[in-house]
Amino acid sequence: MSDSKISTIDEAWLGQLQESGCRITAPRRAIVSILANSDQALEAVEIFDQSREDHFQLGLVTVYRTLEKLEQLGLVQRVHQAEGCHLYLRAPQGHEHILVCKNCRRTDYFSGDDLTKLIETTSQKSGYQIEDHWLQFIGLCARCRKIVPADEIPNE
Amino acid sequence: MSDSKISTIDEAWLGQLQESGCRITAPRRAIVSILANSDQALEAVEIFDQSREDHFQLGLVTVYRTLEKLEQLGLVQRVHQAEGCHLYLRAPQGHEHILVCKNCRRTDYFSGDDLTKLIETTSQKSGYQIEDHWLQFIGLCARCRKIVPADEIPNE
DNA sequence: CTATCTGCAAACCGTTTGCAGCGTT
DNA sequence: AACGCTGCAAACGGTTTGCAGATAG
Repeated sequence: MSDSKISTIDEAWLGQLQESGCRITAPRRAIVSILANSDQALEAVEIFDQSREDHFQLGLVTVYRTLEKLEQLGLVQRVHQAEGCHLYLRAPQGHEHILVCKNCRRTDYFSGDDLTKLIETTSQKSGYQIEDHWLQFIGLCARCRKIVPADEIPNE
Repeated sequence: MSDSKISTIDEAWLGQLQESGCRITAPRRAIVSILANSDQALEAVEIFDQSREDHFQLGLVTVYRTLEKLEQLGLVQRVHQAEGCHLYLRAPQGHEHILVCKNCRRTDYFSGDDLTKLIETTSQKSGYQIEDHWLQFIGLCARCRKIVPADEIPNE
């Protein structure tokens, strides 16, 4: 059922951590493994809970500290929602953006290259030097829209 | 310099509050006046401080409670940034999106109708029913890019 | 006159910090 | 051996809640 093989994303992330001067430890392996392979955005406590299954001594603090490193390396980013910004997720790559299901938190990535044009136009019209952009779609994934009517969405 | 006249946005917001069953009170007038007319995204405490200038008895709690109502009415929304999501702002209207200066927090609105297409395409490809989207550009406004080099940005 | 709003103080919750010991390199 | 990492407990900061008195309608 749950695979015990280590994905290549894990390796890549651990490698980048190491290159940036970090040490590879058991807690970090556990955390990276969960985040790199999850198809859902996760809260820090959820990562904590899941990591504990293998690594029962783990502290929540270590999760936060590891998240910080991974964020700095651009491997992980927060997901922002109206209710709050407490979810973490594998960062989109290149021109990808995030698509989040507000029922199950499943996440997909899509690309929208059109943005380059929009950024340029907006920059010219407004005089802003645009350095960062932030695009996210929120909705119901294919599975969830079949199960739950758009209105009454249970959480979790 | 700073005008003492009451803008029409104020009136509109107060009207909407009233229609939704809320009462118009002095603290709310003060808070609405600041938010409706600010060209910067503001923290709750900043709204609190500014409101206190006219209304020195005000409590921070009232700011939060008023923000909640205004958010529910769709008049105000949060600004999300990497560092956190503690800024509040007059919500964009129609197809507008937000453009925030990361130096002075000045905010402008731009429109990018192209999104409709992108949403449709993405929805079809992914199977998601997209209910909400969230686009924000972050950069330096015309004034700030002249003053400060993009790197060393003082805060406040 | 009643329902809503207010300010205060205290609770809350996600996150950060200080520290002494442990593990990676 | 040295530096970075760990877990614990305690602090922190933004936000929420409970309450009794005040006020808009």
